[in-house]
Amino acid sequence: MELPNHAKHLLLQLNQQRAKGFLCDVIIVVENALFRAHKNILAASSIYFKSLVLHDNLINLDTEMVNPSVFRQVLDFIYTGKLLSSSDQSSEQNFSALLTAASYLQLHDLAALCRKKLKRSGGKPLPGKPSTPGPLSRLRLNNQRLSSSTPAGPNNHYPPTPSDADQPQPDEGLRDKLSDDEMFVGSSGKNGNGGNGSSNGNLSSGGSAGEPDLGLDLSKKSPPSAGTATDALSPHSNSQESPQSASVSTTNSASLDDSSTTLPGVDTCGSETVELNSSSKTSEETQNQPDGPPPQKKSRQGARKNEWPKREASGLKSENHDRPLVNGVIVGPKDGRSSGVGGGSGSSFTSDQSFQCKDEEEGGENGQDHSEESGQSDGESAGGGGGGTAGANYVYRQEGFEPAFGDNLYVCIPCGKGFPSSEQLNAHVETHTEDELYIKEEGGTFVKEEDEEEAEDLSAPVGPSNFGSETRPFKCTVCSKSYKDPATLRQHEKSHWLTRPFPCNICGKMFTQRGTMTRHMRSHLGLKPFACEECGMRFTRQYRLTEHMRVHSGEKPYECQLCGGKFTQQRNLISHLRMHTSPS
DNA sequence: CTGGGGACGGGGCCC
DNA sequence: TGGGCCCCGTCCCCA
Repeated sequence: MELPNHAKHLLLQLNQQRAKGFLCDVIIVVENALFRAHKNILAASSIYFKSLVLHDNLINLDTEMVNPSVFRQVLDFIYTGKLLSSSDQSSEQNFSALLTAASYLQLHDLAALCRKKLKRSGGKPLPGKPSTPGPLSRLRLNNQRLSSSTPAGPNNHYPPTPSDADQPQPDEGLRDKLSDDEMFVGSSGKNGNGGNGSSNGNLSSGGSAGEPDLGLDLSKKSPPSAGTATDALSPHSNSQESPQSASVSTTNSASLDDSSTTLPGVDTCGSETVELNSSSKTSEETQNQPDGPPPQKKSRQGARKNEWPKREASGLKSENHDRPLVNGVIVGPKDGRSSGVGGGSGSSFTSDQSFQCKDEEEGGENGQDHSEESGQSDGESAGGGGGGTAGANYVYRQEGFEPAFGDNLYVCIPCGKGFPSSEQLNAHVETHTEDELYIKEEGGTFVKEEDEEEAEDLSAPVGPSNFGSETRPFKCTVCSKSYKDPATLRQHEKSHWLTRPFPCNICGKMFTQRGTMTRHMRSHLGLKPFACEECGMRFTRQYRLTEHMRVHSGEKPYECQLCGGKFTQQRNLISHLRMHTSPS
C-alpha cells in the first residue's frame, strides 16, 4: 500500500509552509539576504546543513560560495526537487554558480545536476570547491559590500518561486517587494513585531571586522515555560491556549519560531524604504497578525499585555520613527508612506509588520554613521554610564549612505584616514596599537571624549578605579581604571580606541563587544528565550525576566530613602530620585 | 494637559 | 562567552 504522490504532497506542504514562514526554525543569512527554512528539510538535504542546523538557528553562509540569488534557487531545489534557473543570467553562468554553491553546501544531487547541465551546454563545470568545506569551513559574517554580488534592487529576501510555493499571489509586482519568504525579522507573539522596536534588518552589514560567525545561537536556552511557540503560531494554529498550556516545544527552534512564523514582513533594508501600508498585506499575512495575547490578568499588567499590538504600533508613530533611514535601514515615515529613500521601491508592510531598529534610525539620520555621535540617539548619546561614548572613535558608514568622503566611507577618527571598506578600516584600526594611541594621547592628539570623562566622574565614587590596586593590578593607562584580570583590562582599553568591531549581521550597527552584538541580534530576530511563567511574557534577557517577575510577586526591593517610595525596578527608583533632586 | 509611576527595550560595561 | 547590572530611553496609565 502506497499513497501516490504522498511525498510530493508533503514536500508541497512544506514548501508552502516555508513560503509562509510557518514553523520555520532556521534562518540562513546569505550576504544581505535572509532565508527562512526548516531545519529538518535542510538537514535531510545535506550533511553540511545537518551539521549547521544542529545547534544553530542562524546560519551564515560564505558569500564567496553562494549569493542570495543562487541560494534562492538552491532552497527552491531543496524544497521542490526542481531546478529553476534564473532567467536573468546566462544559463551557464547560473549553473556554474549553482554548482559552486551546491558543492559548498554538499548538495550532491544538485551539484550533479548542475554538472550535467553544464556538460550538456558545453560549459566547463567549475571546479567549484567540491571538497566539502564541512561545518567547520569558513563561514563569514556577510561582510560583503552590498554592491558585490547582491542583486540590484531592494529585495534582499528571496521567496520560493510562486510555482513552487503554490502560494496565492495577489500581485506579482507586489510579491517582488513583499515576499512570503522574506525573512521576517522581529519578535512576535506577545512581543509582537519587535515590541522592542528593533528591527528590520539592514542586511548590508557593512563592516565586518567580525569574526567568522558559525551561526549564532541567538535563541539560547528557553525556560520550560510558556507557550511561546504557540503564541507565535496562534495565527496558524488558531490556538488561543494560555501560554502555560502551550505544548509546543520551546527549544531553540521554538524560540526562533517566534520570529519566523508570525512575522509577516521584514525588510532587509539595504537602502530600502518600506512603505507601511496594510493594504499590501497578503491575506495570509493578515492572518498571521496575531490578535494579541490571550487575555491576561485583569491587572494593569494584564491590561498592558492586551495592548501589545498597540504598543508596537506606537513604536512606529513615535517621533523617532518618523524618519526614513538614510543609512539603509528602513523605517516607515510617520504616515506610513514610503519616502522612497534609498531607491527602494517600497515594500509594503503594515505598520505593525515592520520592525525598526530605533538606534539605526537615529544613527542613520542624515546619512550619518552608525556610531552614536550622531547625537540623535537618545539612549546612545547618553551612553549608559559612559559606555556609549567611549566607542565612537571610528566612524562606520553604512552602504547606501551618501558618501560624504568620496569612496572612503569608513573613517578612522583618530587619524582621519578614510577607507573604502569596513574591512580595510578595521585592518587599519588594528595598526593603531594601544601604545601608539596612548602615545598619541600623551601627545595631546588623542582627546578623550567629554562624555566619557563625565561618566567617569560620575562613576568615580564606585568605579573600579577606587578599588585597591592590590586586588586589581591591571590598570588602564588611559583612565587609570583597574581590573582584576588582563582580559578585562584589554576589553576596557578597547573602549578607548578600538570601537566597534562587531557589526550586526542584520542592520549593520556596530558594537563594542560580541556579546552585545549577539544580544542585539536576538532582538532583531525576536528571540526571547526567557519566558514568564505567570503571564507568558518573554524577554531577551534573563535579567529582564527576573525584573519582570517582581511585577507578579509584588516585591519592591528598591526604596527611596527620601520618601520611602518603593519600586520594583531600580531604574524607576533612579528616575524617581531625579524627581527629588530636580530643581522643580 | 501634565507629572509621576509602572513596565519595558537597548546598549555598554564588568565579571 | 554569557550573565548581571548599570545606564539611557520610551510608552502607557492614572491621578
